Amino acid sequence: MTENPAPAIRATNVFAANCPSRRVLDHVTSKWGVLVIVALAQSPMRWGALRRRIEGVSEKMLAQTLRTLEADGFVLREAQPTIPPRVDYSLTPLGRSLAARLIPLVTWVGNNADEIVGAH
Amino acid sequence: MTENPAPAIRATNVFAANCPSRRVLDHVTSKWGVLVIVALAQSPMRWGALRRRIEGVSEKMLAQTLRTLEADGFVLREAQPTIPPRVDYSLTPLGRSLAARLIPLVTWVGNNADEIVGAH
DNA sequence: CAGGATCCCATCTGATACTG
DNA sequence: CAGTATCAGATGGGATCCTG
Repeated sequence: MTENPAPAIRATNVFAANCPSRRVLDHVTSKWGVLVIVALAQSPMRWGALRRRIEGVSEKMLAQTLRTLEADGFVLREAQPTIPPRVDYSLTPLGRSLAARLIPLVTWVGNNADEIVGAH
Repeated sequence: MTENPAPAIRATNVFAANCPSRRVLDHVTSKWGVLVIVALAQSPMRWGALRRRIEGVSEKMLAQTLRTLEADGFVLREAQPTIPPRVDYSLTPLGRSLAARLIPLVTWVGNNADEIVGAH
């Protein structure tokens, strides 16, 4: 922290405590973040549709999650200035790239959850 | 829930609120769970090694995370009854299967974290 | 319809201290 | 060495009410 002469981006290490990738990983693997990304990967959606698709999410957490993912550049928010308001959410190219790594994981969990829970 | 004649494992849906896959997904994507799985995928490790490898994890959370992952059947815990005690952790076949889906995600985050954080 | 603001509880998290 | 126990603060998450 005292001396830092251009660290040359050493392929960020998630195991390092101070590494920014930790924060990104937390966003990406957050409880609702995963489901939002996967849902939007299947199809762009409006706020209400997302809320219905992701059962159990509160308005607060959906809003918060979407804001975080938008700030990270994963989600694109498009608000139409109409009455009533209409807001469409979709994945950015970065978000689609992420989704490609997330979907196999979610799929795997979906296929193996039964035996895992049953093992308890 | 009223009629359920052998539900034939309908590929559990993570979007359903009551689905057990939700719980598994939360374990798998938990803050420290991801790092533990990935760390053990690289090599089995003892408690102390894990603690040093995963910077920033407290003893409490490491213990708790390991217990959860062991209960889920992802991690194998082998305690040798020696003095001083020695405990080795490794992935089960199920854990390795999971790791195969987790590592691409973590790798991706590691490679893209810089531009994502930079975007803020 | 799509949120923002607020309150409140559960869980996470980090020190510290202690044990076999 | 490999944990467990406990406490206190921070954060996550949900319910409710309110607004453009």
